[in-house]
Amino acid sequence: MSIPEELLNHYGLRNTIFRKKLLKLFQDSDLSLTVEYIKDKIGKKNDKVTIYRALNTFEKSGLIHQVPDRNNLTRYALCNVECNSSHHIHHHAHFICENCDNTLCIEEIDFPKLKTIKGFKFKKIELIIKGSC
Amino acid sequence: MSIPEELLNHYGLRNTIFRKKLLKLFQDSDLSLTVEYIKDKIGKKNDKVTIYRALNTFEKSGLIHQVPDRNNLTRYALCNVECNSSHHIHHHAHFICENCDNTLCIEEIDFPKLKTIKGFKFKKIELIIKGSC
DNA sequence: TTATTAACGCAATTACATTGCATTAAATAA
DNA sequence: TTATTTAATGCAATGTAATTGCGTTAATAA
Repeated sequence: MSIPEELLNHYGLRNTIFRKKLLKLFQDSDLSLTVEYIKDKIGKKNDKVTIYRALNTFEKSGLIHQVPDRNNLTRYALCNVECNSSHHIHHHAHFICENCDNTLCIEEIDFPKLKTIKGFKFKKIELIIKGSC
Repeated sequence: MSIPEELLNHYGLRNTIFRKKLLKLFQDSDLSLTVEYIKDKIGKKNDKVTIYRALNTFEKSGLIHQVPDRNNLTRYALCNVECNSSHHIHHHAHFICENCDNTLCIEEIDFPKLKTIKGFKFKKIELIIKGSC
C-alpha cells in the first residue's frame, strides 16, 4: 500500500490536502466507508459536496469501488487490485453483516463459473453474502 | 399463478382495488418494476405514497422481493417460489442489462456452494450479473 | 347493518445526492 | 520564483427517492 501522495500521482489526480486525508481514511480502515462516516472523520472544514465529488473521481479512476450496503446506502472501499478507469473489476465477494451493519470484502471465496445463456452477454459478476459476523 | 384476489387472501392481505391492480401489473410483466413505472401504469388516481406502502407490505409478506438496479433505484419483482414473512429466500441470479436498463431474474444459474469462513455466518447469497441482453 | 380496523390521499418532511457558480489552490510554463 | 492556466473547493440552491402524520375512506368482522 503506497502513501496517499504517491497513489494520487500514480492515478494522475491532483494532490490536494483533502484528497490525501480522504485516502488515508480508507487506508486506515478495513471496512467500507459511508459518506456519513467520512463527514464525521474529516470534520466540518470540508463540505459534503467535496466528499461526493472526490468519491466519484476516485471511483472513476479505479482507486475505490462501490460496495453494497444493508440499507441501500452507497459505500466505498479501496480497490485491492490494480484498477483503472477502463479496467475496474473485482473478484471478491461482499459480505454484509446484519448485526454490525458493516460491509466488508471477502477475498477467499471462489467465484462461480457461469454457463453462458443465449441472448445475454455477461460482463461482471457480483457476489453478495448476507449474514452475521 | 393465482389471480390477484386469491393471492392477497392467501397472504392475509386486504383485498383493495389498488392492490389487485398492482399485483396484476407484476403478473403481466416479466421484468422487475420501479415505482416510476408503476405510477405511470396505475394512473393518477393513486398516490405514490400508497404505492410505496403497498410495495413494503407485499415485500414483508413474501409476495415480492427487491432486485438490484443499475442506478441504485429500488426495483421489485414477484417471488416465484413460495415465500412468506419468515422464509423469504431466492435462489436465482439477477441480471442487470446496461443497455435496456432492465433487471431480470435468471433461474438457470447454479449457485456457488460457499466454503464456511470462520467468524462469519452466511444466511443469504445474492448473485448479480451485469452485462447486455 | 353497524362497529372495528386497516388502507388511502394529501401535505409536509427527511434523506441522499447533484448542479451552478464564484473563489481558492495546485500544476505548469515562463 | 513568479505568472498563468487549470482543476478543486465551498456555498447555496435544487433534484429525486422515500417516509411520516393525520384526517378520511373503504374492507372485514361482529
